[in-house]
Amino acid sequence: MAKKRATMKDVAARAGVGFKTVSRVVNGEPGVSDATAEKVRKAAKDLNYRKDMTAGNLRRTEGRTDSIGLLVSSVGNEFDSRLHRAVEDAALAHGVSVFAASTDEDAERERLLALTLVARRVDGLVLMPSGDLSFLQHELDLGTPVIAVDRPPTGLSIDTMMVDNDGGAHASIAHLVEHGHRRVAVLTHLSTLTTAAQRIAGARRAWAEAGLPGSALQVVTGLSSTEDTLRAVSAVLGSAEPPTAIFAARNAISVGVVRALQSRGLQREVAMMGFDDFDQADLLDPAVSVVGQDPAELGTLATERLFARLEDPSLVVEQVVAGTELVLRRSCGCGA
Amino acid sequence: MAKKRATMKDVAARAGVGFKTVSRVVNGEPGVSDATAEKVRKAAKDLNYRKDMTAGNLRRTEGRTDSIGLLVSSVGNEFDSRLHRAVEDAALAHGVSVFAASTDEDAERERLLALTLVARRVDGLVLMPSGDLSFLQHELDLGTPVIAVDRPPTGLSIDTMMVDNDGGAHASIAHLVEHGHRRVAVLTHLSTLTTAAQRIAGARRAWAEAGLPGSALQVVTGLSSTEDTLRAVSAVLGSAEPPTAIFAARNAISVGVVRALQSRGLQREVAMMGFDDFDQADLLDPAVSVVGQDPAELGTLATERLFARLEDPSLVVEQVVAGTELVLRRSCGCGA
DNA sequence: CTGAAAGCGCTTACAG
DNA sequence: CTGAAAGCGCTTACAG
Repeated sequence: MAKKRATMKDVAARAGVGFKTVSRVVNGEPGVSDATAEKVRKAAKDLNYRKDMTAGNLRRTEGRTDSIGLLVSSVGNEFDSRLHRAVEDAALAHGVSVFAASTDEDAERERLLALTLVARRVDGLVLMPSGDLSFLQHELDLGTPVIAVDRPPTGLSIDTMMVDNDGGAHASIAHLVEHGHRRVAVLTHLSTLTTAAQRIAGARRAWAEAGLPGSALQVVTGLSSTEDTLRAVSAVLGSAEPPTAIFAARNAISVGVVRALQSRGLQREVAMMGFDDFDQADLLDPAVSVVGQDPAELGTLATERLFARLEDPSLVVEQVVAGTELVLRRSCGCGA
Repeated sequence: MAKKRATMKDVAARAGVGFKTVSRVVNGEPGVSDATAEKVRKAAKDLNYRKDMTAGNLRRTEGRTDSIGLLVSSVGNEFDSRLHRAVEDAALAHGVSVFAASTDEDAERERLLALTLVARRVDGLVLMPSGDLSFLQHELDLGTPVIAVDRPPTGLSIDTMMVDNDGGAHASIAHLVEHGHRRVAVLTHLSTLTTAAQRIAGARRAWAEAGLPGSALQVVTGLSSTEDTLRAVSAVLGSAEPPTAIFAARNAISVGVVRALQSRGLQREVAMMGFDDFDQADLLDPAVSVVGQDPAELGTLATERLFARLEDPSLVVEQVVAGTELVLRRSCGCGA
């Protein structure tokens, strides 16, 4: 049962060659006669030899492990898991495997996970920052690329791939204003997260540009659960001057708003738009209009940047802002 | 820039101790005086020392890497990503990291990915089987646990955690029959996948038990894209004796059916039920009834089984069949 | 074309 | 309480 795994030495002994020759055959290096190579391959097969990548990396000059780490809010999230898939594809194209883990937006957990990944000597890190990242400065100096996705990093000057949060929110609010809405509620998550702050800023900018009074744009922040969202919808709808449209700054909030509106039978009375598309948004009644962003694009860009930086560490730090797209369906009252 | 990473030797030199002492302090082993330990910790901090887990594993007797591999259809799928999150949580509780990858239901890709994981010496594997797994027999013999989730394995006798596909489909069809449906269409994915086969079997069993003629239960298999589903719905609805209810054997098919029905304005005329719940199913109009299963439960069970087997390799192979739950909403015509 | 030696950064097994 | 030696399974750098 608990036999030992065959090593190159075992294969060499069985094939009657030196074990360096086995190394050559296993790695497809030149300089081995066909006959010898064949003997080695047979021996390897007989013994079910499986090369130990981790042992090889140790001595190798650049010390690559051909693995990278990915840290997102939660690998179970719709947005994050799509981004994950894109990262996997980009990594696989380089023969690299990915360790994925969830920070739950918790800075301390993020730190622990990142440090574990470093202890595993991943070749690089792609992360959706939750807390201060200065503890990674040393790894950066040592040449381990760290790339931020979806949110700007704090405490570290690194490549960042994010979406135009300000622009997307701006376009969305401008669209609502254009269609006659003069009282709008903006429902967001924790405003300490940059995505929320930028979306609020974009919304306010569009509002101001339209020359509308700031007081008519109600901004509610800090919504983290569905219950929070339901309560917030109750509150804004129950206010003296209720909004005629709601802008949900995030996926989960959009879904909460739909639920709240449906339970009041107001889904056709109150307009809504959300930031980030979500599953079945187009099948709802009315279909929900959103600011579309592409998590896969962010994942691909980030991972490719990671490999580019591995090739050339002197690359200048860049920030890529991917565009958003207004996906107009029915919920904003203007038809698709 | 490309300085070298500090090793235990470097730390030892700076602290003026032997490097075995550094090893003791770093690993929290006893037998080091407080004063010495403090010196070592300071030196480690000064040098930004990060232990190399991969090097340690090499010499370690049991040779654990504290990593496991997870292979699912796609880490970007709703079902798979939820399962992934549960696996991560269970693994993290053991201080273990997870390599996740997507097979795309492709046997050859699955084989390559699994072998890479073995080359990385993961402590175990959790996978949603797509092809024959006999190539892993040797690893199994060597004591690397392999656990199947969601689908029974082929070519390997291993622990399997799956859902009661037959029972769930049976309950669903029985429910439709009970509510008066006498012509039903069953729309499924590739019937070579056991989940499809089992769901078809359960549906047929319920149908037969109700004493209904087999010809009134139309079974369409092999649907793999949304287009396939739309076409299939067209076909069954256009047949001489169209069904009054549709049973969608899988997530993606349910969504396709909803789309097809909505585009015809038939969502209230034709009843439907799906296997596996999906996001926003309860917010659709009408809300979609489903056979609910819990991917997180499967992930948790599988991962815990993996660790149990690591502790005790002599455990007898078991198959766990998790129950399903009928989530009755509006689409089956019977109200919630 | 082939192989013996040294070394990667640790842990194990011993010796003081 | 502390450290020197050997070894994990490979790759590197040489020598034949």
